[in-house]
Amino acid sequence: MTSVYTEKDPDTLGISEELNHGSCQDEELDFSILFEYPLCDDYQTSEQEELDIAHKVLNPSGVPYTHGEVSHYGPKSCNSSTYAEPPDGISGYLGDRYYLDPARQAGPSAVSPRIEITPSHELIHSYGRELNLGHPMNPANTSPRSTLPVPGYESAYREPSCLSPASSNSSTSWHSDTYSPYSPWGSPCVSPNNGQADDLCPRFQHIQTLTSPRTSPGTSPRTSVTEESCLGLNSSSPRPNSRSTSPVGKRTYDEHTNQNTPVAKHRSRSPSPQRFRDDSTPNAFNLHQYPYSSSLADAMNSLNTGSSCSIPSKIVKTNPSYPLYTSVELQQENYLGSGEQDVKRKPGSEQVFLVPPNWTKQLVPGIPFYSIPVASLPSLEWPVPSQVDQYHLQIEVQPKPHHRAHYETEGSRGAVKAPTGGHPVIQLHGYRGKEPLGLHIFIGTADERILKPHAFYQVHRITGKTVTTTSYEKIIGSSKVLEIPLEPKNNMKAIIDCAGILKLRNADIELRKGETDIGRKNTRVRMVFRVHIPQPGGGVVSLQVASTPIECSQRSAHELPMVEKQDVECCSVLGGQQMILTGQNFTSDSKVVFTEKTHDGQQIWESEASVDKDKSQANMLFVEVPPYRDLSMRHAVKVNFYVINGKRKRSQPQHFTFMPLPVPAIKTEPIDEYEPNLMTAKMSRSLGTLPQPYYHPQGMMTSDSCLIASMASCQQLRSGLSPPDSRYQQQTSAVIYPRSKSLSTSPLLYQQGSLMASPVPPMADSQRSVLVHASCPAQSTIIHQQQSTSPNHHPTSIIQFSPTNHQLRGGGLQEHQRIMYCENYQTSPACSPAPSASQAQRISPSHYPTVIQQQPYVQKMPKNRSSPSQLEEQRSSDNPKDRSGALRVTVKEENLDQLYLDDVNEIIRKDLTAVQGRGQT
DNA sequence: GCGGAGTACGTCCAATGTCAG
DNA sequence: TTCTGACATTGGACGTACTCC
Repeated sequence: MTSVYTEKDPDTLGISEELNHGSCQDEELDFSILFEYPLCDDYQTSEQEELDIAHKVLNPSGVPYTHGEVSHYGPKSCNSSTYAEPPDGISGYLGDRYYLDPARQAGPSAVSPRIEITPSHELIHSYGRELNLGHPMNPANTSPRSTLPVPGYESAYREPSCLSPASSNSSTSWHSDTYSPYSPWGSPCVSPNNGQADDLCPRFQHIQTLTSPRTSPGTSPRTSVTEESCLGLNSSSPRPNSRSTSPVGKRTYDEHTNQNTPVAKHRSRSPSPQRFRDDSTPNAFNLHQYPYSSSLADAMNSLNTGSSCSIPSKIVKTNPSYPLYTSVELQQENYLGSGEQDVKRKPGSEQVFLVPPNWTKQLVPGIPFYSIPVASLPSLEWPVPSQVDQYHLQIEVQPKPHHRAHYETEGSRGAVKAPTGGHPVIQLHGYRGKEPLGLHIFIGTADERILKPHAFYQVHRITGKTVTTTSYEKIIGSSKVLEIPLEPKNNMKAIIDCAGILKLRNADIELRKGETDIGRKNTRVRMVFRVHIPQPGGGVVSLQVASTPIECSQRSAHELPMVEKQDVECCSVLGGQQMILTGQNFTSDSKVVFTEKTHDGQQIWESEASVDKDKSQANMLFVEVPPYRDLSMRHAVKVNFYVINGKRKRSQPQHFTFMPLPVPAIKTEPIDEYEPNLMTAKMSRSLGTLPQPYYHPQGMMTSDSCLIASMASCQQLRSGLSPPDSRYQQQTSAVIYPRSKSLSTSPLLYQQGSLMASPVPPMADSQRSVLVHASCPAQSTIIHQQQSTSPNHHPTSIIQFSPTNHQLRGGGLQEHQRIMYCENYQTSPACSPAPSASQAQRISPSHYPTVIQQQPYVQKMPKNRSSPSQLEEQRSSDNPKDRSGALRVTVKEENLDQLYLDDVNEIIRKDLTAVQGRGQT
């Protein structure tokens, strides 16, 4: 396996950075080439020692991590969810290298549609001069990519298999509608069943008849070799030269119709390969059903062997100034051992590294910048703050609110742009290091729930001359992530001109098992940026910032009104306050309607605001907030409003909070045993700080934690220091990865720094968050732990949260790990009057929609705050057997998204199973 | 429950600009 | 230097599926 980058430089050799796990049908190929990873144990330099150690800590296996999922192929990693035994066909693990056993019976073919370009010896050595495109081992086969059957690695790729290969229109992806869930790229291109056309993915059945594939499908001819270039997938187009096509082999309408003759009247939409999370997806190809197909391989090779399917000269054309390093040279340069680097090996297994010229001075051995191993990265669903200590990740230039995403069947629609015509700009402040870092970009949701990777959109890498930013694709979890360097020489600023957005077909995604989101009208996304900063002490600080929402549909850019900003987010119940809405597509007929809905979705109030049409413009509305329906209400009420231009032309609902009139005296009322949890959590949610359903799978929620959280939220509200768009910022506990030499065996503490997002120092100081690594990141959860130094400090905070709890499902948690929660303390703009903490305690749970509690059946929450020791006692006495019979879920006010219900149920089921299992043993 | 109208989705078409040969 | 072909990008439109009334 080689891990190869695709260098954006159009003159560089095409490099797809993604993992290619075995990719050659040519049995003569030296498979060991493809799966080797060089060691880089001695790459530290004196000035980098600390940071290198940090990386080693995070990568204790010693296998140099690479982009994509390469780390999954290393020795047993700490991440059990991603760890994979060497795939069948990879006969052993030697040191840090897997190698393939050529003698082993090849399994299903084309588990990887990504067939890596392995330049020949001659090619490599003539780099920059003359290029010999012949295959090093089989001169007759000039295809640089072939397909290596590597069965049985599903465990490694179930999760990361889900990205749309198609999304890499530019250079790196393939595409299939029906593809193996075991293939990270979907495997459309090689039939698992003897290569018969009817065994091919419908979208690719045509490829067998093709003889003259295009040379550079859907990609810049200068950037890289794409799979289709050798397999001719794009030749299917009836207009083969008319326009760019997806590298995945676009279906044409005719093709589609023909291949669905029985239902020709309708377009049958085959499933997208993206983001499969479950191999049981009905659309998934089960490669296990199919023997290795030599015939198809032959067919593929026959395609490849055509002159047109040689390595396109464009692709191998290189920049003459591009340096070429042999292994010896790299060793001398201290670059050897780069697991991240584009490692090319000649048949003689001599390593050759292709190092972009602009990296040579910045290159940290093994990686072009500080790129944390995927296995060590926090889940994309985890909330991460934008600011920690002196570090602050900031969007200097926001993306345009509209960007028409492209489908797999389309060509790219370019990179997301800024309103001014440029591109979004991200900057990391406070970084004093000398080494470049990797900035991750992915497409996240833009709804009211917690930020997470969007199910229906993926980031799409843009390449070409116009792109100035080097980018690399990576897979984290099941989402595609672009990684671009943040370089000190650029003041840690990056222009995001390489990120487009790919739309996945709704039907395909909705068919996924476990997918509860619907795609229809779910067209808003956010660009999410993350950076992981290694610390001298061995930890890593992770920062994240999300852009303002981006509407990705076609029509909405011209028709739907869109609110981008509101200068006021709350006022008193009396209303009357002027609110300025900034956005697009406002008309003279635009109206602003405030609504309130019950937790079950019933609208109980609607009031049209007064719009000052004289002042209003196409991008600005001056609105007078109407009074709330109940002037006597005594707690903050969250309502929505939207701008409507006409029938069905309304904006996304925006939030607004009506605050109660000041109350002279606050009476403390008794609360029931668990109400504090409800109360505080709900209060927080009501204040916009806890947008997610609130549940606690481990049954250890305490009133204190919730109270503290709510108080923090209140103080945040009061502070009024948050930016207007703060609700789109994930301001959460910091995550720091401390040094540990035993990541794989012992818990790794992620200790939070100061809660920088919180503008309230005392609370921020007292709020400490600890992310505990059990044995692997996938099993990690985040703890918010109270470490108050105050004499009246609260006991250990135990609030648990997980958007989908994937991280919590990794098995039974240890007792000391059970108490985990990390909520994104979303800041809110200034509001007045804000409820005090005492007011907050009076908030009635009945006003807030969703709370799920899982708690010990017999162990009720104490009325009085427990000391940490008491809590510990409770925990220690809470033996598994007891818990097995005690686990209970209380669903309050059912308004849960089914996703969360499913998650909770799943957690409980697994918990019970685990507990029962322990009980039996 | 049914049907028509409107809307959303997914795909295709065409124009334009850039770049390499 | 100019021409040509290939491709990326972009806006628009069409056919079908879906939703709403």
